[in-house]
Amino acid sequence: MAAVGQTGWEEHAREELRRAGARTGGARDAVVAYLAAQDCCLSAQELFDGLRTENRTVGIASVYRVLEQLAELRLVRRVDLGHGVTRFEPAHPGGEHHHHLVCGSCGKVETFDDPGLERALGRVAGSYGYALDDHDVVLHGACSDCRV
Amino acid sequence: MAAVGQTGWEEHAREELRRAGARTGGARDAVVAYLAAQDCCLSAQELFDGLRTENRTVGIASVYRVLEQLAELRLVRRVDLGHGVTRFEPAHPGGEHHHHLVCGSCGKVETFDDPGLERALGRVAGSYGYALDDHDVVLHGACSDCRV
DNA sequence: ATACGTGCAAAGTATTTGCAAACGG
DNA sequence: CCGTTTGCAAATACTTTGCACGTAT
Repeated sequence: MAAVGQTGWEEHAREELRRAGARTGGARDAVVAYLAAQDCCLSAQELFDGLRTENRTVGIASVYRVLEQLAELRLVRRVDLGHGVTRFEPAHPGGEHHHHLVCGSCGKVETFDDPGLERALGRVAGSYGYALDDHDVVLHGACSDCRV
Repeated sequence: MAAVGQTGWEEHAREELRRAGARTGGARDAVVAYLAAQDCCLSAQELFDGLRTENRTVGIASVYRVLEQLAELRLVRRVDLGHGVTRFEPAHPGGEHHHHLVCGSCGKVETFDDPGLERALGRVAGSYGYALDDHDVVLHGACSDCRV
């Protein structure tokens, strides 16, 4: 759960970018490196601030541009936890992914994954004839600390 | 599935508004009436346009204010299908609710509900010690018509 | 050399807020 | 009457775009 953000996402991402014909540039490098160190989603603004804290100043526009490009290559997933801010997280090659639990009191975000849930989703998609592409599940509630 | 948006939501909503001490005003009436006729989520802008089409012109600010108030009273649910636009739909008293399937090609939105899915969500929330409050599930994929 | 990448500032959306006038009880 | 509701316009928040310049290949 710590600063390491799973095996080789960074290398994988750089490889895919190369294959897509992208050049290496400072802003993209910085964004990819910063994302690689995350294990949960963050907003463009958070990424921007985080880079700035590390003295890697990158224009906010470039942050958005890089995120957009990564999303297109399916190297990041967009996550929407409400409140009108799009968040982004590294997408791992194998398709493993997690979902989010958001505490309405303290704002804490936790992640989970649950095979039973995935099966239920697959079943629903199938019964409606959908070829499932992606799915978002966000649970809102009060976490154990906030339940009084 | 047609224009009737389930039993008595409109009356229920008006009743709850009264209980909350709200007065009756043209804008709120219009928004409540319009929402009552929906069975799936719509954006504030769509609501605004829809009212305008019926010659019930209401300021966009009032639309947002009423939706905010209704959301606070849990008479509407906020639904986020991505693309940075919040959508709203009537929330039925019993707690019955549905989720959304969005086709990425044609943009069609369908609704579904699945007891197995709800069970899985409840189980997850429980195992993390969360008192579940609300949850959003959005499946993105290609609908049967768009799968070629 | 040439096309891609980047930063800045300006433009766009979606949503919220301040305020004075209209209105309900 | 008095406090709520409303519409307008201005403000805000997030995201995208235009453009001139830098840089990798």
